[in-house]
Amino acid sequence: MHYRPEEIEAKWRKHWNESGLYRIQEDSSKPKYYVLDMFPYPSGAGLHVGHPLGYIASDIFSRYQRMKGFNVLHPMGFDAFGLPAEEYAIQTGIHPAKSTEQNMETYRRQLRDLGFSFDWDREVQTCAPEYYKWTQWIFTQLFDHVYDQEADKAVHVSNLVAHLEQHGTDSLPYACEEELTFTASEWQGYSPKEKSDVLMNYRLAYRKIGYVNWCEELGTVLANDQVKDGLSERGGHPVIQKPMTQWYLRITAYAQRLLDGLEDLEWSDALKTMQRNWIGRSEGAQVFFDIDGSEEKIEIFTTRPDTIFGATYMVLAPEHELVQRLTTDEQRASVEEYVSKVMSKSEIERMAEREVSGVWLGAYAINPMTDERIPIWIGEYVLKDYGTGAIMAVPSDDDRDHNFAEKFDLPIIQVIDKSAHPNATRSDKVGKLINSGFLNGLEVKEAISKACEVIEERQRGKAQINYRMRDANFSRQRYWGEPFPIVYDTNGIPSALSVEHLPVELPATDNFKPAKDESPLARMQEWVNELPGYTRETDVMPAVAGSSWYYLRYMDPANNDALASDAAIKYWKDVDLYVGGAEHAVAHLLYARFWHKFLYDMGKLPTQEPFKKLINQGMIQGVIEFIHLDKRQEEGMRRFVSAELAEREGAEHFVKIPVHVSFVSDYGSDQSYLSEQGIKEFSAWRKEYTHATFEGVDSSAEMKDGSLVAITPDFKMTTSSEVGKMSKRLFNVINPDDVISQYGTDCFRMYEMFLGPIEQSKPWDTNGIDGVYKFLKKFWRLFVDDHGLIASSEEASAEELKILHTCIKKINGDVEKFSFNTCISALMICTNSLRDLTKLSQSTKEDLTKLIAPFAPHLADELWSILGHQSSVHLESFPSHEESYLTEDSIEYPLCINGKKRAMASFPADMQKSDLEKAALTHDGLSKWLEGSTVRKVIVVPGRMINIVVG
RNA sequence: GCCGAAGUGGUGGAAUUGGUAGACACGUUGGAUUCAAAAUCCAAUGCUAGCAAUAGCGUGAGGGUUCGAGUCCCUCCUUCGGUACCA
Repeated sequence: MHYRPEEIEAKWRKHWNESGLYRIQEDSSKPKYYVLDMFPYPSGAGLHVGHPLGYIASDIFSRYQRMKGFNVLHPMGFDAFGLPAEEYAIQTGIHPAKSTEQNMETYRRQLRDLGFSFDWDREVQTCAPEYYKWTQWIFTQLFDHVYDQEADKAVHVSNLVAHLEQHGTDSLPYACEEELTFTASEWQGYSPKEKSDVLMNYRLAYRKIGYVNWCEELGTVLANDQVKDGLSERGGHPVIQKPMTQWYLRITAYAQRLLDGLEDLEWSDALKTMQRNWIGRSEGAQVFFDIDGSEEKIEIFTTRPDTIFGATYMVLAPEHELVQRLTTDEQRASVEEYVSKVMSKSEIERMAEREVSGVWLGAYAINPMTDERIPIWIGEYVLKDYGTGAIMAVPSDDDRDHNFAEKFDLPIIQVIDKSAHPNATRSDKVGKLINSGFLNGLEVKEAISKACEVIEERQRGKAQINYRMRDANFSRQRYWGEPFPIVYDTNGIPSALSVEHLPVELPATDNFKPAKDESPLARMQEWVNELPGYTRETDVMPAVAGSSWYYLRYMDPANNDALASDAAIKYWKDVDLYVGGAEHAVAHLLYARFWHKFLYDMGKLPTQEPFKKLINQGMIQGVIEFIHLDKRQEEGMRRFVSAELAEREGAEHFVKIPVHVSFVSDYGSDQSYLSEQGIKEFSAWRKEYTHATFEGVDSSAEMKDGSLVAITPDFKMTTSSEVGKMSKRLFNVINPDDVISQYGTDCFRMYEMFLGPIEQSKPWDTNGIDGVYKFLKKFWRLFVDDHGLIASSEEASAEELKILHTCIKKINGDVEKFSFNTCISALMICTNSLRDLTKLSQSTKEDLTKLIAPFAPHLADELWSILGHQSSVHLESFPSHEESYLTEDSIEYPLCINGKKRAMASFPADMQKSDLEKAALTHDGLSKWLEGSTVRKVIVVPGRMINIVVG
């Protein structure tokens, strides 16, 4: 009998499926354990080889925990709303619901083929109305709640209204966008619309103006991802930053709790640090600066109020609302030119810009401490959404301010004497204050609190805690997402729909193109005006909405009366182990924590944190191939050139367009290129480039209306290759199906684990998969030969037990550490050693089968049945090792001279330190190293090594 | 730019967390088996010098701490992830 994965794997999957082996119920007799995978976006390219890395790891752990006696919840579903399906619909006219359903079907099949122990009865899809009913419901609750900063929790908006009725804004404890001041009687006099606008300022889900990537040509908002070098990735049209009213979620109200909650989580320090830095708590001062000749004030936040005497100019973000009003006529032309230049850049480009740039508005502010007139500038290094969008610039103690002042010749006043700290850099918070009036002589720390005191005393501001994190833009002017459960009355007053009106289903359409200046839904007038007297919100929610709470839905996926029943939530509580990519480190993981805390505040959940333990799997990377499009030639004939030509003419003139790796010859190498066939495939694929020339170093081709009109012989246009994400958007997806059909699922699973630690990223490569396949065959042959099951010995030998239990010990330890690659090495070593023995006992064979069961589940169940069992090996308990089988009589010691190994010697395991020292000094192999030198010291680490220091 | 991570043979990686660097595999070379091939098995394999015993060098680069550094500290380089509308 040979090892035939294609036969046994299909058989066992069918069997598991029919017997419902992985179906799970709440069971109070067993401890619960919830293993969650980050669910996939069902892309059209199918599951790629990177997805399973985490899924295999979590499946191994789930199976292991089950065998350790836990009731394990291990579900899977789909993050099914998103941009790619919509883009695909725009290009092909195929409805996103249809393509998404097809893609999910493919994913389901592929996931089943991987032999995962998912309970498929619990599958969720974020695009299903039964699911997004509850996404919408959570949104209505966010809309109806405000954040009470004194109670430190979310409370119903009626509390705010009651407060305003009685006290106006006096000592109002609710988190808000803008500090408002009015009395109770003023509030009572407001119109319903005015009241609504005021409440909007406090709601956890609220509307305000935000900046979006606007592409006039395409008439739509683009994702950052779809913008390259200020041009749209599709078509290469200009993109600007445009203000638009958007829904936001007030995650900033939860900033401190999100920070504090990290303490007790079993997440990597790196991940916690990333979240802490993203939240970015800083203590400092809010300060108002007067403007010379104007009633307006500039509000700034600074962490260094001590340096205020050194503030010699101010910088506003170019999109700051005061810019228009403060600009003088002489400066207007250059200011406008600068603003429009900056608005064509993305935030990342602005932050990454090394060259210092800015323009003076012509206006002056007054330094509140020195009463000096200081010029007001705008500069791209100040971002609108960070802090207040304005800074006081202190060139003496801030690097970027310093560079700016040097470039524009602005005054620099030294305000801190750092002579006592010779190694301190410009921004270090050390030294004694100078040139700073009442602060002179104070240390920085004292000066900060003194400055805050005086600022407050003079009513120029106050001490303040600031967070770098911003509220989340929750609007998308798109089709394929959750509609908002919001309607507007004839006065434009928004209200949330109650749960009996949910879900608000996404209306059917066959036109997914953006409506000029509006969301695609705005075109569907019948739907918009469905409720008499009201119009519907036409934005949709972002993909992050559905993924912020899906882990709760798995607990009770079919519930139509609540997001999940109280009983299910009480039993499963939270996720014990969450496995997913590091690319979600801040966005998804912060939003989900935020929603979880909000639902906790509402009394819906018993825990404050959703994910107790988290492992980041590394990414299996792909090779991305780019071709170079000339930016200078935007109209008519597009011009593509080879990598060398782009380099020669200057890379800044070219946009790198990712191409499908299957079009590229010698893909992944330094010499990858598009051949004649390649450019034909390319232009058939990207219709917007059917009019184009393709230039290689000494060959060229021309395409008109998609057909080749001219080409030189041996055409070759080189592409540039990069290692990066495997993603449909980059057209470099490698699918696991082929690997599985060749080697089988068990082999694929083990190979992905064998590649290295799961948290490490590496490019996909099948070198070495043969080794794993050979191992499985060898393992199989420990049990079965040409005549069937090999006869077993009566009793296990001592050597057999030692080999087996060494492996059991290693695997138990390594699985707990999620070190699966070394588990597989241990199984290989164990198999190689056992092969040298003539006969194995039945109990050894059974233990081996259980050991490999989490890794190669099909193989294990086949061997288990060959060993004579009726039920599944996956219902057995995992073996634990017996220490007494492992004892050694002697230990091999390395003998070192000055830390270098010079000889080996075997000594009894129980030999004392002093005896080891003596034995080492008289060891034959060391005599030539000890001759003629004095022994200074001997270091003996029992069980480890012996080191002799000579001099 | 900022935040986080990773750099070890020809390749993927291992190293009890400061104690024998290169486990386990892939690849390569040689051999066995075979009419032949596949499959399987055995042996060698970090680099340099040497017939060999052996010696020197060696964990991205440079410096430091230590009896001893892949592991700890400092500076730098490269690659990857995130950077708020990919998911």
